[in-house]
Amino acid sequence: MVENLLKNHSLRTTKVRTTILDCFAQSKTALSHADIESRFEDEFDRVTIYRTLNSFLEKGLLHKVPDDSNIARFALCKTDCNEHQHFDNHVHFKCEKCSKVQCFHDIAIPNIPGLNEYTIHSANLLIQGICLECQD
Amino acid sequence: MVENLLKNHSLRTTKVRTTILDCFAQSKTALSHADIESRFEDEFDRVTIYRTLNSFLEKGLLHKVPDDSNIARFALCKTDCNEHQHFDNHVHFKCEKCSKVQCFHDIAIPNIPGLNEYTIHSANLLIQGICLECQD
DNA sequence: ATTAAATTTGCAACACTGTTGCAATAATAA
DNA sequence: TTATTATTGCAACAGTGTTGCAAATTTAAT
Repeated sequence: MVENLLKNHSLRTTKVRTTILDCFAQSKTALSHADIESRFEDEFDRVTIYRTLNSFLEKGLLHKVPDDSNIARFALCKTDCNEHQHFDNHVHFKCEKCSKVQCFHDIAIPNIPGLNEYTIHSANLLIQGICLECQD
Repeated sequence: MVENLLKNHSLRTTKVRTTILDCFAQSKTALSHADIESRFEDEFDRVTIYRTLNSFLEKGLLHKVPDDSNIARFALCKTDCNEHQHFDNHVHFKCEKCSKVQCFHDIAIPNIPGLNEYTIHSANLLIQGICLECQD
């Protein structure tokens, strides 16, 4: 339940936050600021939406989905991310037809040899192609 | 040699193009529009730089590096990419201290099980952490 | 329930990133 | 050398994201 999620991450419950968080909870794909704004533009200010997304990101409720477009897309964190650390090292799939991005939380990223000297904090695999709905 | 690269990808040789392509050939890390502009702002118009980067991308000289920031970064294609297809499915590493992004052309991405029904066109692995220069 | 403190919201304004149209210029082909 | 074609620079615009500040809400404390 959305309100508990907010409290557990030390965020006050407000209308914007419950609404937007609910939006993510119901969405199967990652959402951009523009996606949210288009649904609630007469309800919430765009700056407020930006700030809401940023605080969700900071507190570990959402993670940014890496992409080769230049717009930020967000998706719910599944594991227990918090304000100190994120654990979102899973596979993301972007459909080149419908442009939707989805998380595959259960597909882990295999270990990559050859980076022994580096300190690794996170790994994100972005796969692009055609999703199930868009297949011929 | 830079001029041949341009000709092989059916691009006319101009001063902007040879200069910027040379810039990429010498750089060990991915470069953004802002990186290029700051070096050549009194020499080339910013729109021209944008258009140059886009035509390099389209013709297969550069590829976009996926990232969770919202700015586009580019790096030289190593394999024979062309205007029809890109083959840049390699590992990218972004340092969280210096923010530099580098390509690991020789580290291939392992096959990912569980996406059998999907048509896959490309795969990009973004690893974040601390690079060699920035280690304590 | 009321009040006080602290956080959040909306508005205005701004900065940065990227694109388009068009006339002038430069590169290739004839 | 000239004609054709592509490229450049300028101006103007659209989209994305941030900051400062006063007003409104939320929470905690009486």
